[in-house]
Amino acid sequence: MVGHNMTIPNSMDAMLFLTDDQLLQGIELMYFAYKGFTSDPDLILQNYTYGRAHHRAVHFINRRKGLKVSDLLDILGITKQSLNRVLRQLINDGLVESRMGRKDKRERNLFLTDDGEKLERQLSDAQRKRMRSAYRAAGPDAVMGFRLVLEKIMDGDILFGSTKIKEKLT
Amino acid sequence: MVGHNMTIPNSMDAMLFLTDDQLLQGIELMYFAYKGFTSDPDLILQNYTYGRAHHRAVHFINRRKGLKVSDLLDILGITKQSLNRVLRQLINDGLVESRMGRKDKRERNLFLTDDGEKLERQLSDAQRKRMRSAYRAAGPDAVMGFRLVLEKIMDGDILFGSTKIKEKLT
DNA sequence: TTTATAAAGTCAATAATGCTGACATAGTTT
DNA sequence: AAACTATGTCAGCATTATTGACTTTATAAA
Repeated sequence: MVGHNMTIPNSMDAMLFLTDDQLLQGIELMYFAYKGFTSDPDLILQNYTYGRAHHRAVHFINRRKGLKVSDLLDILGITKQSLNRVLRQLINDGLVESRMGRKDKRERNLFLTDDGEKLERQLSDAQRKRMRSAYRAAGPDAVMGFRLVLEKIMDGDILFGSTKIKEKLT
Repeated sequence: MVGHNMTIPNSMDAMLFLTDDQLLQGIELMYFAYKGFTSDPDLILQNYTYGRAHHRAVHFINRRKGLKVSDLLDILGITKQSLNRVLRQLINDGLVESRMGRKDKRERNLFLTDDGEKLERQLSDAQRKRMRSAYRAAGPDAVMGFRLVLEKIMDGDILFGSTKIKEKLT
């Protein structure tokens, strides 16, 4: 009955990282790491009337300056009603500027104002600081592995056709 | 002015993974991967009256069978009021059993019922499937790097004293 | 050129998940 | 007996998401 009803591994050693327990540990690691990953910006945002949704908007407007509202909707994967509430606040507060599209006047191109860039910097600094310290402690090879596994986790989405995330990364 | 006002790298190559752009890419990778990582269970949960909070409770009750309410509160890092709403539903619906502590009768030990295990299995299967496929595609070395970087990201929390997460992982 | 489609914005209602504060009850410690 | 601990609960509020319906403006198609 040896090898019955299970995938035949090239070597037992090489498959050990695929045991259910290893996978569950990976799942918990993702959960706790993501929590730590968002905790620094969350703390900063408490000093404002903003939340995580504002952070995301500000982040992606900074990363893809001039992107259209519909682009941002695709990236965030939320409804326009949800985004609109957040965007309206940011625009009213003078952190984001919405310029009419030059080619297609229905479109709105989004930019950070100077104040918007200030907030973005503040949030990004905290998050990059933690990322940098983790990268440095883990080393370049580990970072490569980290990136590869995360990309493969994302690929699951493409396989099941839920979103087209890959295009969203530079 | 060469090398002025910046960390002196052992070699330029070795430090390239610490550029701000690399870090920002890592940050976005975390964001998108986490989204993919939660999307499968979220879809399943839509068929119930449950959400992500229920998933978390069920997950950790399964992983640490018989844990106390206060343990679960520590792990999840939420208030007892928040947890109670979720736990009450799960108990009323017969997915979770709350047994009086034998040594200290104030304590409540939490267990999944058969139905609870059924739901846990369903959610876990989806998540492990994606994890397994990512691990397999990336390979064992990448998985090691993935784990190491995530642990280092979590370490940031300990450094700044926000939580004691390490103890929460088996 | 009228008609249809598209991009963006808005209003209203609802849900999930978190928070604070105030209290209650039962059990354990001092 | 008094103080503390673990759990549970009520009420109110904030954030972020949803669906559905509708408007305005601009482009594309008939």
